[in-house]
Amino acid sequence: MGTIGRPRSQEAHDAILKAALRLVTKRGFRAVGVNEIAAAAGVGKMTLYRHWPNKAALVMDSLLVLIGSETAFPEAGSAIESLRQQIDLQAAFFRSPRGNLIRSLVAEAQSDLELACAFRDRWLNPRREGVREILRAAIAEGSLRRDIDIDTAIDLLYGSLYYRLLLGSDTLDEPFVDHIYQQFLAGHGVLYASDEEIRP
Amino acid sequence: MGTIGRPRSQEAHDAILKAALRLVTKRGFRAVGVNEIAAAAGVGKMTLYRHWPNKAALVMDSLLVLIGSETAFPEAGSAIESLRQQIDLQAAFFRSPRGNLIRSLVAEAQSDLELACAFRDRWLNPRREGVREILRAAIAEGSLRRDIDIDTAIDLLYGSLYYRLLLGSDTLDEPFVDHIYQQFLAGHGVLYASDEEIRP
Amino acid sequence: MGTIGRPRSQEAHDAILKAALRLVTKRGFRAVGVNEIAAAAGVGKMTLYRHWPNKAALVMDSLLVLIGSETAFPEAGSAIESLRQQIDLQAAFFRSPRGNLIRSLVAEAQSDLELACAFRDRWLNPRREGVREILRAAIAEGSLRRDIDIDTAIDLLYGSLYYRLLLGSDTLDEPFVDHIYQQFLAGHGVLYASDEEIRP
Amino acid sequence: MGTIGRPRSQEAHDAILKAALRLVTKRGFRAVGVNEIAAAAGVGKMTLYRHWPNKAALVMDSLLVLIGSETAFPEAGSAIESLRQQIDLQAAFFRSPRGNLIRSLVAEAQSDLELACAFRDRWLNPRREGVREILRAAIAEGSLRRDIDIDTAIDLLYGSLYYRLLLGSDTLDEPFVDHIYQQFLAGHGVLYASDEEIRP
DNA sequence: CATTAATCGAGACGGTACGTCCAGTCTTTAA
DNA sequence: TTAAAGACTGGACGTACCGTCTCGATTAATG
Repeated sequence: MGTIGRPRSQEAHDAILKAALRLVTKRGFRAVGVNEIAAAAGVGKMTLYRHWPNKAALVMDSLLVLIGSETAFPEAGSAIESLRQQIDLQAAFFRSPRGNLIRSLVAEAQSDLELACAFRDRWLNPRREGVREILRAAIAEGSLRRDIDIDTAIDLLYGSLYYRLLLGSDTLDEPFVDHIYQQFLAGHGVLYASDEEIRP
Repeated sequence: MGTIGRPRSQEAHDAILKAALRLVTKRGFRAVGVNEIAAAAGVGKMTLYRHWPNKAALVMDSLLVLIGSETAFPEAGSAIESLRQQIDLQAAFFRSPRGNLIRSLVAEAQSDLELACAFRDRWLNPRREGVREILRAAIAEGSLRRDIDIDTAIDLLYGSLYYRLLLGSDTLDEPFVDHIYQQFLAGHGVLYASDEEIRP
Repeated sequence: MGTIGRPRSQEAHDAILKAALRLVTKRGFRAVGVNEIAAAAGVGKMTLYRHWPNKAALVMDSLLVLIGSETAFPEAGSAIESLRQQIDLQAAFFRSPRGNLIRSLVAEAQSDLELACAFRDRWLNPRREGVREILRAAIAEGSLRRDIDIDTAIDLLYGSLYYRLLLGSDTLDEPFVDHIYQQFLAGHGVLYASDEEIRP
Repeated sequence: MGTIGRPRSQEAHDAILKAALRLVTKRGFRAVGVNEIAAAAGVGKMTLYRHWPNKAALVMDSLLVLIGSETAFPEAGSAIESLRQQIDLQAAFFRSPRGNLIRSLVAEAQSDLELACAFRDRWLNPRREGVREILRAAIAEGSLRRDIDIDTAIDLLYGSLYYRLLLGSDTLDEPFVDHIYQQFLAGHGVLYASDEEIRP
């Protein structure tokens, strides 16, 4: 056992991740070849395949390592406000070039079971867990009803974001996010009764 | 001008559609080759490409022609009940083998602009229009609030269905659908005020 | 049954053979890649592999088809003269750029059993058979002794040619051929007794 | 300058040579990788490349160092008898597993100029020199004609051996060697006149 | 005895060729 | 003219190997 032999090159690892991220973000998963990624990283193809078993795993990693923190959870005054900011952040992320990366990975995951599991375990679930805590806090602070099913609530919130990312007509804009948020509040908030007459 | 020469075979057309539907439904878009579809249909590849411009268009057509009517809109006593039945129907459709077809097409659409347009125009929008009418009727009959934004409402309802189809852990089950429906009602229904448990 | 489907393209076939012959002749078997051959022939790589199972088989064929006739057997006045001309012809062939091709194939055959068989069956043996007939005629006409073993005689004649081709110092020249011939005659000819210098 | 630092390991050197000889002899040059040789020798690949510049040089060395003496020249009563024994010895060597080694090296030398030179200078020429001396002695003792060209004679003798090694159908047997010898004697011996009537 | 510097085993690295695969197009003969 | 059969171009994929490079550990001769 132990660490015998030449260690893996962290520079090569990072260069590959960066090249993959840049190329796939710009042109899409299918349009970018492994040779191209290796060449852009200044790396032999075998090095790439020594670090990742296939293109999908590499791009998945490039998402996690390089931009995993871009969707970090903001700290706001109240939990319900944190929720709103988090949705905004997610929408902005989807609107950004990174959205292409997510689209590519979700698409590829449909025919790659391993990638599907990785995407769920390493991308979706951590973020869902973050949202789960926010929702629990929002309930605790009295902003949301106590009887809501948190996972289903998350599906309602984020499902529509993914839906528009994947199938929408390029309209993941601010007003849409606002609608989602307002209607979510209307459905789950404790103060919705006062909103009944917003459009008299 | 006239129709000289051997006429196109309607049987071939149908056989191709059926073979494509069957194979892609069972094994997925990427795992099925065009040769295989043509062979299964007892047809030459050129015949296939004379009827459709590419594999995606063929599979898209197989979805529309052969099972487009499986998600027809049911007639229930009330509009709000029709909505519920429609969601159920859609969920059952996604759970069925046909769900694989939808997943494949959504995935492929991420790297095929033409397919993306076709999927929206010919699959999504007709169904959204049907739901739109149901929602309008539900508003008219007093089941839903009058101030809701219908398109956003649809995104909330169906977005989470697609989200679970594409990324969920095989849990598009009845209770989930029920949750969606109940929470949608809570958010958009006119009767939510009667829920006496909102303040403990 | 019969000849259904698009027939193999003879033009592609020939273009590949010509490109392979030209490139391998000039630069050697190992130094030329399959991609390069295909590109030089203006052909997809799959076409190449549809016509031949691997690079070795292709180059073997290029030898046989394109230059198989370059070592045709000349007609001379006498059989013994034909033999001399045939050796000259073979040596000239080895000296020419074609010699590289032979060297490449013999080399490759050492680690490719299939190629080795093909080279023997399709290149060596036909030529040996031609020489065999010449030798028989030479015996019949009284130019060679009747007790010689023809196959061994061929090995003596041609073995040294191949030896110099493969391992010699670029000296497959005319005087060498002459030496081979003279010594062969000395060993196998009926007129050797007239050499009065054998005893000083 | 001094010899500071850890000295090279003679054991590693020998182990590599032995492993290379064994593996290449059994399976052929191309079929054996450098990694495999290093692993079989219980040695790092870098050690191997510190002792030899490339695989070919290593295998060449393994031939010379380990079995260079197997083709040593026997001492017989007469020079002509020594010649006969030497040919026998060479044929037996070619028939043995060592023949594969020679075949591999000759093959590789066709695309490796450096190896070709090394093989000629370090393997062929020393042995040719030995035979040259034997031939000179045979001439001196009156067993061979004095007008023969020694180098061409060697080509005739050994060329056919190499030819059968590389291209023959596994028939480097005793009778063949005998044929070579007899016909060589017939061509170059002083006593051939008495053989004219061997087949009346 | 401690220092020093080259070697050791192990294995990752860049580069390059191979042979497989598939989509969409083209070219035959038969109907 | 269309159909079935299947060959065609083009390009991506993942594997294999060579010869080089980089580790931490080892090992003699030097100081």
